[in-house]
Amino acid sequence: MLEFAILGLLQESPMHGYELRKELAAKLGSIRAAISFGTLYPTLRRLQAAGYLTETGEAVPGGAEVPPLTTRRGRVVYKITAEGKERFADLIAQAGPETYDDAGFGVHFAFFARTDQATRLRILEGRRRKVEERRESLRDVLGRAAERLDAYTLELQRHGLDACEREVRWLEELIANERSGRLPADRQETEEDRPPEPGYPREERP
Amino acid sequence: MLEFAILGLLQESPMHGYELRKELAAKLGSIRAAISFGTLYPTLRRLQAAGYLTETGEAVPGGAEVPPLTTRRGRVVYKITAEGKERFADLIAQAGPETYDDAGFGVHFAFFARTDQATRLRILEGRRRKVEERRESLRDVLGRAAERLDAYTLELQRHGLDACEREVRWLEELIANERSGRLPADRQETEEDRPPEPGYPREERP
DNA sequence: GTTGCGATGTATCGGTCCGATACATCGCGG
DNA sequence: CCGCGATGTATCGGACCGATACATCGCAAC
Repeated sequence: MLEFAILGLLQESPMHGYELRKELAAKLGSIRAAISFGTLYPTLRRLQAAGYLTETGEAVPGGAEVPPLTTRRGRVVYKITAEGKERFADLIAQAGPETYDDAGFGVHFAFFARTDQATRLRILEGRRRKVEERRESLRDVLGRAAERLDAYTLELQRHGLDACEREVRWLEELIANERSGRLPADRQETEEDRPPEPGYPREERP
Repeated sequence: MLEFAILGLLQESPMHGYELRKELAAKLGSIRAAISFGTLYPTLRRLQAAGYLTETGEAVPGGAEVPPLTTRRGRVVYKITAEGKERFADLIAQAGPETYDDAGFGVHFAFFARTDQATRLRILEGRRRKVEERRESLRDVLGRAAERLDAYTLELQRHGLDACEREVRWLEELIANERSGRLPADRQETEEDRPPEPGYPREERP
């Protein structure tokens, strides 16, 4: 999941580790805590080893690049490669029901602006299904097993059930918007001409 | 966190692995998916090695115990020890702010019936503080950095903010109840020394 | 009966992610 | 020039998950 988030962010612009962490925290702040360094750096290495990222010298505002590599200063700037973009697209395409747990769905949703409408719908509906299942299971417990559980546990379940119902309603609104071609809320997607990524239409399982 | 949940459940009655998993799923279903076997069995071993659990023979409804150990049949029944109960109490006592993330708080809450009122208040207030912080940080992002983020990301943050506000209200209600000595909802219950109703009716097979 | 099969149950393995910790460098005030 | 907090990269052990393997039980079909 983290791999997906990093690849997604680096498509906006190259960044070094710390920056990546901050941007990620801003973008995903509503669904998870800031990513740990113990996760970040190993993941960056793994992605680089896989050819999805490359190290680059740091671009100074003046213009030219400073010498490549770590040597000059601690910071290492990562840039996404063509394979990386492809990998990102693949990860979306492969997204199946198991991806739609709280964290997985949230991360995908956060990058909806880089996803085509059909995929957005697929993910929203998959998530809705998952939340509905959870909701039913909670109703079940609250109905059938209520007297086996203590008051606090019941209260927790009720709160969870409430959150499920609310999320389903939210999702239905989003789905309706999506079908009618509207964006969430008011904002118009000026968002500087989203470059017509060559790799977009890639809705296929091999 | 899982260690805490297992120790908490085994105070109700001894259980074997599968059963533990099912009870845990029923009790914590509102906050997390069913626990994985890859987590459960190693954790049980760890707790046993630490002296918090012991293996026992399986108690058949007839009365006597079947021979101890794994030999007769696959199932291994675990029973909590005195050290285990002590450990459970320690884990509650040590609960600090870092424990109050979504999962940690939920698990603690689920075992409030085994906790004294002062601790319940401490945990509820700690959680409220944590959620308030998250809420402020989301408001911050939505206010200051709004134009840097795309419509979908903003929508996600709004939904997260909404959930925070709702949870804070929920927590305040619980805190008020706690202070006035009421239980959540209606149910009455006396804690300490096990509910008079004998543990859980162990689901049956002669 | 015995054979076959789905449900029950225990167990391991590789991988992801986290929390704590260490350490090097930069920017800046005294 | 020194010291010190911000910034930044990095490692390590541990918790937890998902997939998988395998053994046994209960039961029904033959």
